[in-house]
Amino acid sequence: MADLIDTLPSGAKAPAAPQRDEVSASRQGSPLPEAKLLEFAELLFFAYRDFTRDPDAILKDFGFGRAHHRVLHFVNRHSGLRIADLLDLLNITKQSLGRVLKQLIDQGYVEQQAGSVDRRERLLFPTETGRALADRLAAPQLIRLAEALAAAGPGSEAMVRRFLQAMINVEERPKVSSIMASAPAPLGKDGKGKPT
Amino acid sequence: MADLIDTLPSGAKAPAAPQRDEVSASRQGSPLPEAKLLEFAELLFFAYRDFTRDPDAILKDFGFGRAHHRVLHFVNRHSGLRIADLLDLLNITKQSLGRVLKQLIDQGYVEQQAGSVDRRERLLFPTETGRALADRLAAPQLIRLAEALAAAGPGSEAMVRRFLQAMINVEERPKVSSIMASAPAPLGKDGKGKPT
DNA sequence: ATAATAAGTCAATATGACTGACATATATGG
DNA sequence: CCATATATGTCAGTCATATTGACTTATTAT
Repeated sequence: MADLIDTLPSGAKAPAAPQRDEVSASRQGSPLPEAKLLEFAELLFFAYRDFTRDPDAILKDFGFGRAHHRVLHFVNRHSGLRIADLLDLLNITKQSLGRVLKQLIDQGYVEQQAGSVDRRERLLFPTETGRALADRLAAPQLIRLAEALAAAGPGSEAMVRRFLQAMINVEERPKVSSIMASAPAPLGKDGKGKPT
Repeated sequence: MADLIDTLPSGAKAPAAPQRDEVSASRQGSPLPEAKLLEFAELLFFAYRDFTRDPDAILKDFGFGRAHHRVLHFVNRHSGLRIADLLDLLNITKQSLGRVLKQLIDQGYVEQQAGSVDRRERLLFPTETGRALADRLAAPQLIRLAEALAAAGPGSEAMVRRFLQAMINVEERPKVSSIMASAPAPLGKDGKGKPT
């Protein structure tokens, strides 16, 4: 209960005593007052809100929602992953995934294929159509990201990357690293490597 | 339809020709290939997923959802704003807002007060309880942000800020700036200044 | 054979969002 | 004073996404 409040109470407080692992946070110049951090929280809210806005609009034309986008994205970019991998990545339940995945399969955006070693597994691949839709959904987001990184200035790339990585839960980072490593070589259906 | 695909087609393409306003994106060192940008998209997804995880868990104990958090946050941090301001900021409909706002008011987290100049307006203020809950919800997020900025390294603050600002739709930026300017002076119920 | 695992499915429920219509209070302009 | 515009509140119906829990089927492993 009060633990969180105690950690960072409202009125006047230590601006955010690190207590996770990157205690390196303490060797920082200025103590980053709460007000400044709140601004970042708001900026992140607005940034993410607009980050999803363009693809959401496209999806509506297809009768899809954001959930379809997420599934299609991961199937496209990390093709060959299993249902279980997807569940783990998206942090949703089998039922939630089942519905959107079924729609994507029925409408020809995603294909299943029994695993060759373990035939219980259903490996997921995008169809040509699915790849095209995934690219189309990603396009405005990539433009936005490229512009934002440019606006942030030279060197922002590495810095923003570290920032975003550190925003991820510690225990999730290995999972994220592993899925990122399984990204396809620039082109094509290769890059299988189901994320272990 | 095809405009987005043409802008950033799938196979092999210009990595994201800027076309909004910060055309300054073009004077950048490396052209930021699509694969790298896709990594940022994934990182942002995971970062935001975990950014909302802690408060979501707390909210559940109160029978609230993320929508309540957003409303409570803005009411707390920019107290005295009007319903219309909130609708505009959150980009939701009056009905969606109405439900969560009603709950917050009925349960004593938010208070309404008729505007002194225009009594049709209902200015929103947090109660003491509301302030406490807002702080508690923000606490884990502020810790996370402080750690992430520390992990990103010195100077990351300004850079990440520029990045996030540039991620916001151009036409939304004035609105965001204005609401940020209306943040309360470090403490208390002052900082009214309803965001024009 | 038996147990464990991967996936698919069913039923019931909750939240947050939507559209569209309409009611009320207040303000503003003639 | 009256008509109209504005800010808010509310009703009814719908949809998308998510949940929990239980159960089935296919396949693998012991």
